[in-house]
Amino acid sequence: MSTGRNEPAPARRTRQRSAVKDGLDRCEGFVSAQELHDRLRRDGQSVGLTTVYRALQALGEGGEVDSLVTDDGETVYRRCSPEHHHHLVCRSCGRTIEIAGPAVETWAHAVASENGFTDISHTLELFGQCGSCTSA
Amino acid sequence: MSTGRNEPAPARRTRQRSAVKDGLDRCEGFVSAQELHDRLRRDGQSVGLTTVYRALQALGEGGEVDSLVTDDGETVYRRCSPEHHHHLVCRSCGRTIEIAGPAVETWAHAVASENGFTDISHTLELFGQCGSCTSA
DNA sequence: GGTGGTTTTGACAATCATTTTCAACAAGCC
DNA sequence: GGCTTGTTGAAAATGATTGTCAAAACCACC
Ligand SMILES: [Zn+2]
Ligand SMILES: [Zn+2]
Ligand SMILES: [Zn+2]
Ligand SMILES: [Zn+2]
Repeated sequence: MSTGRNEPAPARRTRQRSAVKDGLDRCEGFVSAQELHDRLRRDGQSVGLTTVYRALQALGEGGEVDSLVTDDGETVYRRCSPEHHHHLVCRSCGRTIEIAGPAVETWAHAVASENGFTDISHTLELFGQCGSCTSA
Repeated sequence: MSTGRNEPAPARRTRQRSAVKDGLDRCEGFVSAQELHDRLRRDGQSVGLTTVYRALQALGEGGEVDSLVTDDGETVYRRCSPEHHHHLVCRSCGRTIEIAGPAVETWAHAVASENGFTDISHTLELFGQCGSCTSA
């Protein structure tokens, strides 16, 4: 309590946080906190599960990773570009493609305000079977 | 095992299943299994929580109700029209409006097949603040 | 290259929605 | 009325996520 102000929070650079970030970069599609934790373990990197959860959540809030909740209620994460976008995910192998849908964005806002809604946000994900998985 | 065939499963009519269905009809927006369970309790209808879960899940699979997973991993249900559609949900009061988006549907399929994906499905929900909640 | 005030970590316990279990029960049918 | 089989529900199990809190790591600043 040196200054009177509420300083936002420093955010330190630690081995664990880098490990999580790097580990996430090495993943193809979306991974859950637990999967990433296992992966780091196998790579020799030792990071506590609790820490992986915290790091992913922080990254998510900072907009550095995207997260989505799967049908069975698992939260999965992925390194993403900072601009607003959506995903096309393969149900079999998890391969993920980022997609932008300007048309959808304007449509969403139009529909919402037609109905008197403001402060709009939306979730949109596409699922399917990718080429490799179909031919295999 | 009287016939050699695999008969699909009769599906019986019970007090509990009707109570769940009716209770759901009386709800405005989306409700979770637990909320509905509480509501039934308060109305004097006694239905086990397990049964509420099972009934809702069955109704969902039968296409009689729509379900979606909220950001915090709760599955919520609502009586819905049978055709494919999406929702515009008020973050404050839960009021829900069904919306159809033919344009989005075609867009989704186009984008998916451009990327070699087949067997497409999608999730799309809009969230916002409804008129009453904004003025209140 | 020490010191002190913070932040961060992580093993473990706690939560909490959902599922499983399984013995008692009730629908539909003879 | 009895039988067969799907159904119920209280209690226990599951499993992802979060809370706890003492020990370890960071980061200026001497
Ligand atoms: Zn694939
Ligand atoms: Zn969008
Ligand atoms: Zn509202
Ligand atoms: Zn649609």
